[in-house]
Amino acid sequence: MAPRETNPNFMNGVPELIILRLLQHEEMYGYEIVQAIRERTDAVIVVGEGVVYPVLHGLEHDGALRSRRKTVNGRSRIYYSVTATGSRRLATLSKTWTDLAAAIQTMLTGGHHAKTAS
Amino acid sequence: MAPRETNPNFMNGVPELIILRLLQHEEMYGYEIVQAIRERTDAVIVVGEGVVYPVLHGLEHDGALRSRRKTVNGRSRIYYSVTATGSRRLATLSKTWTDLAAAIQTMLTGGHHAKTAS
DNA sequence: CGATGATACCTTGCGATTCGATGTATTGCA
DNA sequence: TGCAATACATCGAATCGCAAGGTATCATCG
Repeated sequence: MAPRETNPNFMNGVPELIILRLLQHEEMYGYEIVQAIRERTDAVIVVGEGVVYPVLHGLEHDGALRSRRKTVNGRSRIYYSVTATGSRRLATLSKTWTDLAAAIQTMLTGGHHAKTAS
Repeated sequence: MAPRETNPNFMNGVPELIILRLLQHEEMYGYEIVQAIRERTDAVIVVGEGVVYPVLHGLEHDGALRSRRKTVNGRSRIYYSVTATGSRRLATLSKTWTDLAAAIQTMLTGGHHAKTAS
């Protein structure tokens, strides 16, 4: 996951942000995450498995996540949880998202011109 | 610009959204847009010319923008303005953005839903 | 028993978008 | 003359998200 130098490739990395956030709350496994995102956003956001798994692997590779196998009902699952590194990453991404969303919101609703009305 | 079937390719198209919004307010030309975005967002968002011009051309091609040449101070500029089609497009994109941003915001700050236990 | 569907993992190819660099031309200024 | 700013444009590379497909296990139903 190469860092951008100017913008954070805009809004890319939103899946990453959401996944980190979910995992910070509680340990989850890939398949579960896919459904959790759909349900909790009322299907406004739907990320497929082809998005979730690569992100999970990438984050683990970067040390942001930790995984452990667990078999439940004869079903093998891989549970992921956030590391300290991951927490920091989440904080950074959250802030970036907030700033960006605020900037866009300003452009959409905000005053039109009027730069620094003094 | 192909429509997505599930999500709007997430946050892609934000430049398009911003540009349409700027142009709805007033006629502008490419070079001006680049700077306007940087200035009005306090450099939180910076889109290069390599982003702006292609978007401008694409939107005009789709009939969302209209252009007219104008020479000012011996400088040739191409001013763009929003058509009715463009206005509709802006409305759609705005709504999509708002919904998406709200959903993400909910995930970030929102309550930790207890899921269906057992 | 066999079929189907849900669970659970994973990878790949494609398309779309953005980014940085580069190119051209004109104007203003020192 | 040389340099910076203005103003247009395009290209190659990188990235990301997505749909589709692949494997395997388990539960259920006929």
